[in-house]
Amino acid sequence: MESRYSPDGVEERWQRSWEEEGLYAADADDPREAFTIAHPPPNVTGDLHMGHALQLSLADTIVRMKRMQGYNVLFQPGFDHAGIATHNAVERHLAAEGLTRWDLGREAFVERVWEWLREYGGKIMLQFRRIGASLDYRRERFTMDDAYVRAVNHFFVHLYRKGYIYRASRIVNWCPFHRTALSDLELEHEDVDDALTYVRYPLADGDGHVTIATVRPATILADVAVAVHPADERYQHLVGREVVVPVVERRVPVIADERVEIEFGTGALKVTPGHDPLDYELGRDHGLPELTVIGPDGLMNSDAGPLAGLTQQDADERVLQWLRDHDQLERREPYRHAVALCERCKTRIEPLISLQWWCRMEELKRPALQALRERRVTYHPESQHRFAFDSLEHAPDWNISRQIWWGHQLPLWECPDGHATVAETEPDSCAECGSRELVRSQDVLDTWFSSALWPFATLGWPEETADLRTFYPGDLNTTDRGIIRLWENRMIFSGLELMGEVPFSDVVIHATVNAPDGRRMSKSLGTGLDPMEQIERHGADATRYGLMKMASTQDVRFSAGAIEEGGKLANKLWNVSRLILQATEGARPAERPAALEERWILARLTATQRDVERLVGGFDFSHAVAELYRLTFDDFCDWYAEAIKPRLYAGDEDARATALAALERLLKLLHPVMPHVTEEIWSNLPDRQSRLIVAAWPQAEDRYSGDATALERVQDAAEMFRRSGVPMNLGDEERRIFEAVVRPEKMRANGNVELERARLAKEVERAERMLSNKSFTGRAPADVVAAEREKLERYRRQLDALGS
RNA sequence: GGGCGGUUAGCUCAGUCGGGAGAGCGCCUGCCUUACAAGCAGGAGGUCGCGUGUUCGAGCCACGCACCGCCCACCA
Repeated sequence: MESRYSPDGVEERWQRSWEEEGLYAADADDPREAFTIAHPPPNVTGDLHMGHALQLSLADTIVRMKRMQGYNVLFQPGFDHAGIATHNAVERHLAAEGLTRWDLGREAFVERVWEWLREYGGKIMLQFRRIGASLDYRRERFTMDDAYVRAVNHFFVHLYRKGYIYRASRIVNWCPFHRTALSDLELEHEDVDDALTYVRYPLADGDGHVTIATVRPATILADVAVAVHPADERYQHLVGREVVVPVVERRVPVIADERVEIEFGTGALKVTPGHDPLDYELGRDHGLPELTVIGPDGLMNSDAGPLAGLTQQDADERVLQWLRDHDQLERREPYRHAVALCERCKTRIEPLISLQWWCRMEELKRPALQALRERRVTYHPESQHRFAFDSLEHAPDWNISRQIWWGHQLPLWECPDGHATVAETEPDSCAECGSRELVRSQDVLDTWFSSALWPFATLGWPEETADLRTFYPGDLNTTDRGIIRLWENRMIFSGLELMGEVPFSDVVIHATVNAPDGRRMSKSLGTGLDPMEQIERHGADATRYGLMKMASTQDVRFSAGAIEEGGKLANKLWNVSRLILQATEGARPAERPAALEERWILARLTATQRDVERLVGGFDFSHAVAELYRLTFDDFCDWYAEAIKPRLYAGDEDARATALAALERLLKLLHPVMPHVTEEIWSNLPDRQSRLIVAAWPQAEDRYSGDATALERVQDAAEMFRRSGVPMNLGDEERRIFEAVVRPEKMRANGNVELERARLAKEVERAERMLSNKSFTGRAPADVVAAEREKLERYRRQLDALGS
């Protein structure tokens, strides 16, 4: 065995071996209690990023612990077709060739996507394996598998028949590049420098004017009213009268509505229902017409008269010129504000009125909210539970149709009269008029519509399968904050609607790992760090450890040091194993604690095991791995291993057997976090019954905790000795450990006795002062006062031990 | 504008119940000690973001402020 642990080769070897030996397998017929973890399926063309790496580390740690604890674990792998994300990637690829998707046509485009997937898809699952994630890879699913497509169609038909899916014309977020509607959740916002233009609208009766402010002069052509706040005294006299819209010279009413901000601009708002969400609502509530002057391509349309075909920028210029010519341009001022962009292509979103398919949320969210309220599903941490609840409560109806080409096509056919027939397979005739001329809807579904089914569609739903009976409902889902509204809440209401039960009881929202400088990790910002690089440099074990260690709060900075610490832990473990293995030739593991240090380490192993179980159970991975680090370095190596060395070399059979047994327990506790190095060491131990990955989790018996204090006395004595060179009085057994661990160190007294005496004297003085303070002894809780007395006694004892 | 998280050693972060300011890394000193120099032993280094309050006592509780990050939001 080398004196320095290198994960190279070791990790890949065990990963192959575990998978080939079928040790990741979940079995529907296994009688043991099931534990199911629904892991987010990555985008099929995606690469492993730091968020995935953290997510896998956390989930796999739980999975491995549960597996050792005897559960029938299902850790489900798979891919998401990632509708618009994949579509966008291919469309960009085409653009590089000077082509658009319309040049290819739908069929050829979709074939192109499949080619793309064959070339670039699926690679991320190799990276999942490389980090040691023990998913049951035989069960890989894809949201475009035939069976999955059937599940999606079944879901759609189900909702349609219940009346939850309907078609309506509304203002939507329109991406002019992709030429599709998007949901609010598919946008991002960016501050841009714009101009706010103040425009005079003359009153129709010639009696003056009203000035409005706008950032989009071109939309003036579609104005149908001017709105003011009913309480705005400046304009009350105008309400009910008419103004003339510039350029088109149309007479429109002045209306009053409380949604107008008095403070903004002039307090008067031009109302353009065709091109602005707020105006759309105002128009609808006031019965105003909806005019449209911008088309799906983002250009001015034929209703824009002489401006037809212009870009909005050019149209803005033409309108501004008209205003100047007519002396209706009051002023322009610089204005910085947020605009909505398509999160995929960064094109500015155009609010447009469009006929789309919607899913009613009212009935679906009610039981889901109830489940959250009753904690049948609990988000961790608590603050995320509140966020999830609030955002579901306020979720508007869901626009589920998209006009892109990659995705699940709606299971819906239309006849020439426009009747829609919804069916799981192609119908012969229109359900309403019997027409046989049916054309399938060209729309595809929002990609999250299929994601919502993941926890049960992967198990064979809507068939009644053994997998579903065994593994649904599941237990856990780990993910990041960004997709609570997109995915988590939708899985919950879909599971309740279709399966009658929530898909999992707990959702862990893990930390976001930012770049070392605190900015978001992002490829486009150049701040991204590749987790695979960390794995190559430090190993998967160290990377897993490091990610869990650093992820303690909502947002954390990437810390290379945390991963290096993991590497040190692996190396320390490797070396203490060498010590024990070299010194225990021929021995077999057995817990025969004959001496104080042995009872003590067994007590520490038990105590730490309980801590780790509690912390992992509460999803506090950062503190769990910190505990394991302390146990390994401080307790196991610095004290226990040092203390038993003389007895090991002297051939003490109890010490040897117990050392092997204690090492086994240590390896078991560390395996969920650092599976590879622990399995490698395990394979060198005598008498092993199975691979460590499926070895039984220790039964923690608290038999020796009483000995912990004796060892603590030794540790106190050691500290004093180090500070002052003067040992405390100890019993025989304690003295033996003291000699073994502390004596060999080349300590120098250095006259530190005086410094130590001064330190202790100060402590004694502080404690005496507190205890003589009546308001302390009188008002502080009795146990606090008692603890202070004990401290005082202890300091006095130590002072006595120093002599005078 | 709203919500959440954060601000503690040079860096990354712990700090449970209000009662001794901590770890890892980095730095300095001494050691290649038959498991480990990715090691061991020792050391320096802090106005706990700022202010007010509660308390015998505040890193911790309350209120206010500042700054950083993330998410949400229809001020055109």
